[in-house]
Amino acid sequence: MKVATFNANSIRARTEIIVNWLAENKPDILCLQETKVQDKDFSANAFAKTGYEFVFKGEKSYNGVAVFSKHKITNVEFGLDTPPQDQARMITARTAGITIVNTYIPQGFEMESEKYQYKLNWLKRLLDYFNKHFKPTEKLLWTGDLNIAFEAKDVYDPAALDGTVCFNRGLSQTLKKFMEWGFVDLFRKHCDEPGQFTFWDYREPNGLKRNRGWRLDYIMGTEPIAKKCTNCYIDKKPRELEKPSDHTFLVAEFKSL
DNA sequence: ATGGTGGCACCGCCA
Repeated sequence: MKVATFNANSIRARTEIIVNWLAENKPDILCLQETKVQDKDFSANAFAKTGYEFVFKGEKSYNGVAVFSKHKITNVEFGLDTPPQDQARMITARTAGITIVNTYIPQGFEMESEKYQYKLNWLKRLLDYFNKHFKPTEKLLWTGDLNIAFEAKDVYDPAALDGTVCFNRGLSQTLKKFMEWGFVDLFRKHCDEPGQFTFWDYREPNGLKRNRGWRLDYIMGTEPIAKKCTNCYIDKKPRELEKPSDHTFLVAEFKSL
């Protein structure tokens, strides 16, 4: 069993990358964020040929999420339910015997902005959502672009970047509450190294070459899932393609889920 | 270097 997550930064611009990646890597589940299209413009025809089932929810220009699975997808819901909002940022679904919650968390813009307050509130409501609908004893995966670097080793220059919207003490404490609830950061379960990133800002000159990155993408699993996780790794290949992305694929492997 | 990159939409917004 293999699960992957990828911030596509436009599904139309990266349909080919994703189709090829599915064919080469054959994950059971692939979660996407930032598809950036209305549902009528989703590359459904190209993806239908992959043999994967998929569900998606988007809007014009911004956000947009999708879940692909080799297995039947049921119990699909979009967005936060308290109140119903941001359908294009979150998909909850059952597939392959587990529940998956795929999120694209708001980025936050600037610390003093309304948008950052919205991000914090969104995370608070997401934790409420987990509390209301699930138990940490269930097989539950939380994946996606969380727009959070959890600790110093998750950013290229912790001193310089401390206090920014994706890396600051309060935000880390917020993510810690999800871990206290019962989520295990599957990448960190398998790799302790600093400098392991999933995102390199386009605006940073030679960001990938200089490894000026951030670890913003996660696969989080409850204990019953985490104990079956055999590996979790970052696939940097999409950055080396003709049309690279600013994010890359994060992959988790499991035995007998 | 008062910039730089990238995607989408439209002539600016978001990352």
